[in-house]
Amino acid sequence: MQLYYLHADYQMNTKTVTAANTKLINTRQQIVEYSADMLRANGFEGFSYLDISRHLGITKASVHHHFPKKVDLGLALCDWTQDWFEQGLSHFDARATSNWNKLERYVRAAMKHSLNEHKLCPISAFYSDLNKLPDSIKERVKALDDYELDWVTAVMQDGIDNDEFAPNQDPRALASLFIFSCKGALYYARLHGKDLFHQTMKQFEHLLKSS
Amino acid sequence: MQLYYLHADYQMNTKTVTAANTKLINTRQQIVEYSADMLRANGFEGFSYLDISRHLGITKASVHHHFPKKVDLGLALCDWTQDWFEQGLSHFDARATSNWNKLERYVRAAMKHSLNEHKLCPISAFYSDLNKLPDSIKERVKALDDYELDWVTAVMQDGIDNDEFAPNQDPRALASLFIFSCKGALYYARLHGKDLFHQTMKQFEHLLKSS
DNA sequence: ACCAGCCTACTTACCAGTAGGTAGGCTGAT
DNA sequence: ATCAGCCTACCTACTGGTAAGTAGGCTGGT
Repeated sequence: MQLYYLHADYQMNTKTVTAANTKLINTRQQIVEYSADMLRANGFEGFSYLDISRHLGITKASVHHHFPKKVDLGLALCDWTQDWFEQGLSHFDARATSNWNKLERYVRAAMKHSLNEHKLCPISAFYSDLNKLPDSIKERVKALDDYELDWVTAVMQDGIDNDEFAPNQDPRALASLFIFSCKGALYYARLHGKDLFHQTMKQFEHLLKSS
Repeated sequence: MQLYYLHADYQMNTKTVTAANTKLINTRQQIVEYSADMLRANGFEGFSYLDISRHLGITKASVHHHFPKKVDLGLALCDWTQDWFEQGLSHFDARATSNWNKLERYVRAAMKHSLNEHKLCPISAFYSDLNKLPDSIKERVKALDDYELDWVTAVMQDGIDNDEFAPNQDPRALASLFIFSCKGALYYARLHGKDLFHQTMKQFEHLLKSS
């Protein structure tokens, strides 16, 4: 995968060459990082170049230097999200003891993310402003959805094949049911607390295993 | 329930008294109606007083006359949503032939709303800008959530009691699972089309009935 | 060793347009 | 005479975006 925000690979050079230079810790990366936080808190329309500039102590124009249009920043955030998912999911794959445990780890990560850090899943965050998003970002969001759905579908399929989950079910429909429930519960948790989240996931486990 | 946007009940009078007066068809109501459309398309932060004024052919200041602050409009939209749910759900209650049929009608209405009219559920719409919403609106949204969840919970409870749904399940967790799945699927349908929606709901039906 | 030329990173100073909101005045129906 | 309903005109703050310029590092030719 070609990372959009690394198309200018000089970044690597400056970082290694001027190792002693501590004052510049890669402004570009910091912009993406802060934007990712803001995205997950308020959506893509929910933060501005002014917000970023104030947070980093630079000017608005300087942010525009790194990301000329906001759509450029949006695409960089899609790359960031792709990375975030790849890292997370491969981590689950490597450590989980069963297919259900993979889903458990996914849920636990989502819960920590939502309830402790008060953030949304970055994909859901994009959905907040979907109608106002440029097409190029919509396409990327769709691809991110598919990436996530494919992973969960594979887990469901393997779980069914190994008699871990109830048989005769559509693994893709099961996967979407899981993801929707999970993300819906995350939304609700922001207003209603985590009790409903736990209940819902317990219920899903019951339905998935004992059919 | 005292309706916020009817606290000025003169509205009724102008409508009946000046029946011949066709030019003024209740501006206040029109503002709420258009705002409700915009809310369900882009969220509460996704439309402005300027949008409303342009759509109705009046000035921005004139909109402010009816709703001095945007939070006033927001609360009126909460009332509108409450009405919308009360009407819809009591309609389902009156006509449904079974508990599952109630859920079917709910899903069908949601689908029509989402796929034909390209709108979100108004509650979900508020969630898009949750962090930027004033507390007074957050409270109302929470109450709206509870109202909806209570209805679905009652349907689940009755379905379990009448052996329509699988026994030994937590009706409230079942209800939240249903609502989350439904709303999640609605979100996804905006980018991915309705196939996944149908699959997911079919899967839910299977899990609900044959456990 | 020098320096021109180019690069990144950042600045100040703008732009038009929009956000929510306000003050005060006109009009027409009761 | 009152007052809802609407207007013009205005405000401050902010939106994404641009133009022009500066400081300093890197590189290649002489």
